[in-house]
Amino acid sequence: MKEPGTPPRRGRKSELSRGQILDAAARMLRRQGYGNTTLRGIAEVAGIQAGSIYYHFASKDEIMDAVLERGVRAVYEAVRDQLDALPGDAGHLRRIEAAVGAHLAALLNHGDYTSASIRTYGEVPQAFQQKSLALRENYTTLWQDLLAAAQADGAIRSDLDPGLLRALLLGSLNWTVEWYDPNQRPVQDIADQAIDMLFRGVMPEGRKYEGSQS
Amino acid sequence: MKEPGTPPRRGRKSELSRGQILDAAARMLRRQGYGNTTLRGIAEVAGIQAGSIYYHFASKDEIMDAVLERGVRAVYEAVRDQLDALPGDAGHLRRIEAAVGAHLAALLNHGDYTSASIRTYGEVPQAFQQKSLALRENYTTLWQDLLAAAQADGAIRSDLDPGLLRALLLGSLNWTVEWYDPNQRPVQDIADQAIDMLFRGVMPEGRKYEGSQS
DNA sequence: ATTTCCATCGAACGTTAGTTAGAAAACTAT
DNA sequence: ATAGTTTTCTAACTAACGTTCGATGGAAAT
Repeated sequence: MKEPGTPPRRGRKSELSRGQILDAAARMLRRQGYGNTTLRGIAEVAGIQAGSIYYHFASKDEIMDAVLERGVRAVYEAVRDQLDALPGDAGHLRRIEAAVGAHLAALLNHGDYTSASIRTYGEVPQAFQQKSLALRENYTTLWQDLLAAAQADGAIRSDLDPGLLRALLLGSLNWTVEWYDPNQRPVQDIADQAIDMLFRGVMPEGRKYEGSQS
Repeated sequence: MKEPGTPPRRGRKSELSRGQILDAAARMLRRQGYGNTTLRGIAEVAGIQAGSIYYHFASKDEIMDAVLERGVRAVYEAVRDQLDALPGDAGHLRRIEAAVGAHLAALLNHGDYTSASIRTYGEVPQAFQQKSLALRENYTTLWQDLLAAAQADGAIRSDLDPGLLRALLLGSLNWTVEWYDPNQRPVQDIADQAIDMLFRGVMPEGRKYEGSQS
């Protein structure tokens, strides 16, 4: 017997099984939510017995936690790396464009982890929402800084609330996990139109929106 | 004993309890998801015993189903009524504006039912996703027609995919249930800025977005 | 005051959940 | 081959789940 939590030091097979368990858990968590994801279900998908899971993880919550954290991390690091890879003289709009593209690509391509993380975060016990809370806040800050800097430089209208802008924009992107079908449309199409709408608005050139008369 | 499913014909108290059970279920469903919502939990919030629920409902799924349907219906009817109340000569942008406002208001004010419906729909057993499927499709069609008509009349740029536009816009609005805090900002503020961004884009007047150079 | 119906309670049933632990198997190294 | 280690299985436990049903209290009707 070995202490779960601490990964095995020499074994190979262990890493593999651990990965399969996580994959199965992410898949199940994405589709059925936290409460309907059972260890026996995970085990079946992973091709092992339920009891065997406890060789790799100490509890169900430890698995859920690992899936959630991996999901958030994937998105965060994808966006951060994409931004870091831009040339130093890249403009604000170019940077926002890159961030939107990276966020969306991570979400829709990186599979079950990100979707599970996004869809399930609000319904897991508060106790371990907090385990990935710091990472989530970092990510929020990244976007907040990105938008605030653009606004300070005049690339974004000064009458918009950047916090609200961020919430609406990320909501629009996050919601794609609910309807995106990889066979219907490439991810890049979605990113392109989202950016286009965000920057130019939906009205034709020359038309002017006068606001509500209600 | 009485047949559940068919509502009682004369009783008064029954209606009240039924409502309290639904309220408790909606509240619990919103916060904890489908699998973690238990009948004993619902009963406790409603102030009765778990077994008593079966006087009003035939099964847990019947409750969940009622909550979900009520949530979708509230949004659908709010938007439809708001549109019907507009003067016949109202322009396309005015109509879209009204729909956005009504959708958001129903979502954020109408409480636990709409939130539960939105957050939980993807994770309930497929068997009774289909019970509210028709209503959902009607609602999607309503928006699709609204946007397509605006585009046909030149109020929306012709190079945008209306289906994608709808998905991104509604995603942005739906996601508000994840972060909205009634103590922080009135709903109308959110609706106003969302519409403003949607129509005019985020760039200052006069600036022009040239697209990606990547 | 008695009857009748409505609404709830309280205790139980069978099932399934997460979890545990010792035996068994599979793999490594000698 | 053999011994030791790593990994999985099997079988069970307890708690909690949805659900059932006869008993019970309260309101309304006679």
